Amino acid sequence: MKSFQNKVLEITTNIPKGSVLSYKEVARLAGSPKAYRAVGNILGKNYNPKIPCHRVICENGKIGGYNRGAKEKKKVLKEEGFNFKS
DNA sequence: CGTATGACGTGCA
DNA sequence: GTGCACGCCATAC
Repeated sequence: MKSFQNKVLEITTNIPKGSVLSYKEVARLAGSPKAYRAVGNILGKNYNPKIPCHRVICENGKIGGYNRGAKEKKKVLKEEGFNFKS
């Protein structure tokens, strides 16, 4: 089962600590630069705690959202040393 | 197969 | 700078 979803999740899982990728970047790495929509859709519906989805942010530097609350996402990113826009 | 949804992105007024 | 509309792709029903 190597679907686009699996790629996105795998890529997200491989994001090193302190680094963040935009939805568009993840989509590009997954093989479809224009599938950033699908990336958001997948991560949004994905509740797997093993996936550091908080390291995937908007292209404009915004958080966008988080399955556990954008607040947590901001907190985690800040803890990892990545300061983003409020 | 067609429609609806979503944590987006870009363009234009 | 802000707000609205459209487009794009994958998944669910």
